[in-house]
Amino acid sequence: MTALQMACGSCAMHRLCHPLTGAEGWLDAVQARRRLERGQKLFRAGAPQAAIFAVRAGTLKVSAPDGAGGHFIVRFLLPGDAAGLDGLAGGVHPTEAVALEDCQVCEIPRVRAEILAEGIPTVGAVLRSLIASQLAGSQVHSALLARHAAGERVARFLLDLSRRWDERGYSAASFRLPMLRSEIGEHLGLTMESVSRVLSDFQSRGWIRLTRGAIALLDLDQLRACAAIPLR
Amino acid sequence: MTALQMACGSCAMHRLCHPLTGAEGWLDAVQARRRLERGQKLFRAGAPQAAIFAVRAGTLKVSAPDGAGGHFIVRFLLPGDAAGLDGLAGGVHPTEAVALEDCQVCEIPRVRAEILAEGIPTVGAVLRSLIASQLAGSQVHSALLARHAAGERVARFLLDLSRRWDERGYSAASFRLPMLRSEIGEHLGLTMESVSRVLSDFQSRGWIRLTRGAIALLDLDQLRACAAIPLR
DNA sequence: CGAGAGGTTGAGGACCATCAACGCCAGTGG
DNA sequence: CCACTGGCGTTGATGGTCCTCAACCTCTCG
Repeated sequence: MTALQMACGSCAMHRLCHPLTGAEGWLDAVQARRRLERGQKLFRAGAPQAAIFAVRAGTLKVSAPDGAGGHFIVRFLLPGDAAGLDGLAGGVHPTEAVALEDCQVCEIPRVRAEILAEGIPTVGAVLRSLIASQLAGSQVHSALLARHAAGERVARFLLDLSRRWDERGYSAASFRLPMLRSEIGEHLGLTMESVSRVLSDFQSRGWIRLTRGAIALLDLDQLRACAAIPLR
Repeated sequence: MTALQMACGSCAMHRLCHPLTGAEGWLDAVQARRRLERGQKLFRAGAPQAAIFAVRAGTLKVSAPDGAGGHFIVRFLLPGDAAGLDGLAGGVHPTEAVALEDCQVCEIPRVRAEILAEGIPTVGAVLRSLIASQLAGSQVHSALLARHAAGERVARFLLDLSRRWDERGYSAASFRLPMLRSEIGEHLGLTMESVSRVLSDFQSRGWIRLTRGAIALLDLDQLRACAAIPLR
């Protein structure tokens, strides 16, 4: 499995890792690069937050255990995404991150991030902006869960992945789906069966083509129309 | 209507407004206090973010328009809560805040907050912590919407309000409900009718008592059991 | 009093969860 | 090579939950 690898320049953490363009004299933000095998956890829910992370290669799921064996999947991480920021409130990770495939991750110790934030104003601003951006995203996702039907949830999920791959310079029309149907369901508040039925329906309409572990979006306009329908 | 007023000491923004306990020489964080009448907007969705806010008295709803006339209510604000932080990502408010009753609000201009964050390390940390805390809360709310039935959503909503009033030194068992049933529904992903039915059901079981614009929680244990919240 | 907003209650139906069976594929071991 | 196995995905039947639509109630205010 050869996972895609991001250039640092298009990473969400770039301006945090390299705050002084061309300059030096500061300690590196990134302490270490870690490799994760499929299924391995980057950090655990309830564990003290020691670092924040940037995904360099591979994909992960960020999930919140519900105390009864179940999980809600908060978001999926693609190369260039930041992770672990929600622990900056209490110093404890409320969520956990699990590799969906073999991954490579940059680790920025919490203390080091704080030193940089104190010493370089732009770093503090970048950090705030990253967290606020995830906050806005989470609010949008809540709205999706609260007000939209199954088909619209799946359509938006696919379009969101499409946009994010596009932003990274990869195909917006064809990409892998490394997560299980059940994991898509845990992200969208649906069952595995409902996700499967909606995807089958989209395929029968000719809007997508499903292949093992991947998907092709054939009719973005139809998907967008489907995603734009507000419920009620 | 005499709204409850917070002491600054128990405000979420306190360590941002008064970073140097006992010291001075810095400009005040708070530029102005604004009064809002019921229905008035503190800031509008899509407007450039000029400031962040702390609620001093009264309650508000923070809502995200869905582009088709509908709204999803992201959270309700009580005295001492911070607002407008989700605009720190792009400089534009993705949501809007509307007063549910007459309110008093402290306004901290964005620029001033940034100057303080640059000059005083703890201010930057407090800001990060506030945003991250809202992020964690939003993720929990998403999980609520994705995985829980109507009764559990309403029970957790009531217990959440109860805890927050308790943290502020007010009764955890009896408080006003300044929002409409339809607004509770827009927050919980339910219709007004469903909210009303669940509340009526709770009342018929003797768990709560509803009076006009207020509620008394009579059996917190039953509500907790219904909400499936592990006791702390 | 009448009007209107907010809230409650009821009947019926849509949507999605649940339960169950089956197909496909990869890996394993005979 | 094949059978076996288990994980994953698909599809069908059925039922429950909550939405929709509608009527009615309560309270406030002019």
